[in-house]
Amino acid sequence: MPVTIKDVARRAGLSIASVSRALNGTGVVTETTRSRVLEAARELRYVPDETARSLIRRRSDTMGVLLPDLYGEYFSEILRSIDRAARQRGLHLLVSSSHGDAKEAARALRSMNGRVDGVLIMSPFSNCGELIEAISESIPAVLMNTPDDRGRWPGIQIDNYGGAYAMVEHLAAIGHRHIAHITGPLDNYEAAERLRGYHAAIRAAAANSNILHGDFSETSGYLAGRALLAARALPDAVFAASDMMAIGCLLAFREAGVEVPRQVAVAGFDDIPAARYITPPLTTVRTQATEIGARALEMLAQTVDDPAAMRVGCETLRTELVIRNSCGGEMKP
Amino acid sequence: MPVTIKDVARRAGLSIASVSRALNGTGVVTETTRSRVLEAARELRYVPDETARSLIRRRSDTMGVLLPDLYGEYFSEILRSIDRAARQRGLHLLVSSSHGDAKEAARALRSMNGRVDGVLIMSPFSNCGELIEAISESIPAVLMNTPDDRGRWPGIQIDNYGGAYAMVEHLAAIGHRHIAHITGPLDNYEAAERLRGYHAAIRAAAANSNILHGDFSETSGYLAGRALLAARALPDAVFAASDMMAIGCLLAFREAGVEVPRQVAVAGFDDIPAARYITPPLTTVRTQATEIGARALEMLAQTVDDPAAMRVGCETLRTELVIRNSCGGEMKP
DNA sequence: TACAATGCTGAAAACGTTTACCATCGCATG
DNA sequence: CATGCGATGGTAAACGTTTTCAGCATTGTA
Repeated sequence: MPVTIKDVARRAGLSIASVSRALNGTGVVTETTRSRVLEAARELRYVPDETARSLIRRRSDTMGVLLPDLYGEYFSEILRSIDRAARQRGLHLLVSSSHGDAKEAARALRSMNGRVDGVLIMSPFSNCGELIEAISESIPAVLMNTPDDRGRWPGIQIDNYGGAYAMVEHLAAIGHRHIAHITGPLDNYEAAERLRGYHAAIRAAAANSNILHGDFSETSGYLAGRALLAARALPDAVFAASDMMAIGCLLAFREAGVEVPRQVAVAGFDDIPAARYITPPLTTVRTQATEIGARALEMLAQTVDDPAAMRVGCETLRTELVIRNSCGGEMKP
Repeated sequence: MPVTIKDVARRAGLSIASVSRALNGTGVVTETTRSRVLEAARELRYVPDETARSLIRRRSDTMGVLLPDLYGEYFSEILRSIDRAARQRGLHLLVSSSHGDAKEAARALRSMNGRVDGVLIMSPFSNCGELIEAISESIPAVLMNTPDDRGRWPGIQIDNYGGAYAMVEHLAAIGHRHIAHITGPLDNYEAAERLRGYHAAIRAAAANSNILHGDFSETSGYLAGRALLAARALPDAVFAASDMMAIGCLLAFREAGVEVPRQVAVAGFDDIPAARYITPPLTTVRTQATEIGARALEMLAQTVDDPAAMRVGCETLRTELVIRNSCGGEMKP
């Protein structure tokens, strides 16, 4: 039996309308009325039911966040940046994660209906058309790193293609001719873009390629490293599609007594904190992970405030090469 | 003008009651009714308004999560474990973070009223009595690493005291006599507990102590390391109250050409991923951060399902010493 | 044929708010 | 003294559901 606005009204000897007005500061009430309401509310420890408020106001001041997972520093970084932006605007966050596939994400999306004013969606699966379809017309959405062929929703992406291209270009420029690539999971949009950038840069530099498949995890990077060690000759450089894989690969090399970067260069992607701490510190691609969430929330909040201002189409966030010691800097003979 | 249950009812030529029954599977409806409802709902792309459902069901299938911050691997690990447990139970999460103080947290708590079936609270501030007061009697809560003098709410804690004690004991056992400690922020409950454990173990081992103040951040650890270097003589060992500070300290030593663990041992607390990657790999205290969130949510969900079964009092999660290479193993002379 | 039992359905109340609209009151003005 | 008016507070509708309860139709039984 939680205390409701009626209880407060009874206690204050007023109508619920006056209580509402006094508490919200909307409408005019006399000073005596206000203080009577405030006192009654305090005495009863009244806290308004936000569900009921949301229902009638048709606003929940809450944004939904759909993430594929919460695992690892990458996602937590994104969630954190969303959170920061949300707090600044006084918004709440309803999070839902670990959607193995677009179907599950679509279900999560439905269950947010009415509870949120808008949704931030990150679903880098190639088969996420279904999810896109599920986005109700009536609820604003912003896509993050999520392919949207038909370009129907505003989106924001990391420049995975450009980042990978720049990295391979750099590796070639410092003299590496044989550059292997450890990919992310094949059905992942970001992994696919990085692979595409790798291919293009390899072609442009007329370098030699070699593809190994991974899944963004440290273990898969380690396994790829072992596979490279087992082959006849090591490449000049290994470019992993994620820092975690680069670290796994590094560990495999260290274990085998192969020196990095003297014998082989290793580069990653993401610039997670651990990239700085590993020995040798990892050359990698810094994505504006801290920006993407904040920016996406900003776009969403604006769309919610003024639906007419919604701009579909995709913003792309620049990446930045971070040169550390894992790739060597001197020209190879 | 979102489509409501009324629209579906009109389309199907039935009452809203029947639509509700058919859609939820509650109550009995004929097969023809059900299919007519299903078809109408599909045609109109009807999605129920969860706010209205929550209001009348008095259940939102959502839990609130109050965290002091989302920064760093520690909190993201906790949030992730909460999320995993929540998903398993089909629950949503309403998160709210970055509460500089208990007052702000209390405000966040109020704004969750009605929206959530229960709250998970983590507020390791010494002055969080105010927050505890703000917890409405009517909403179940579980405290994580949050002091509750009067023991009014169920809680779960990491054994910060025991973990610190065990670490210092270990350092003393392998021969370190002069053991410095870099503390966390002084108003933090966990930091205080770790300090308490340190003191007790120092006394028990009749070792020499030395206290430096930090704030859990890498930078503060680095500064503490510099301070130690500036002093006459280095201690035998430095025990930092967080891995991030241990890493910062390690970096300061590396920069100064001081060898770890040969000249000085360094230990941390938390066992974050980066602890494994740093050179030398960090001896640290592993907390069951992946457990605490999941366990807390489990307790909360049970309390929600059966308020009578609520058990106040605090569970404590064991910690585990993780011996790596940063502390040496051989007895000192 | 009348009546009880059974199976579905619909009308309406309820959840806790906000807010449009109306009534009242005190006061100044004619 | 009647009228008008601004200020304030109350009544009731509305938000979109779920659920109780009563009613209706159909069937089986006497």
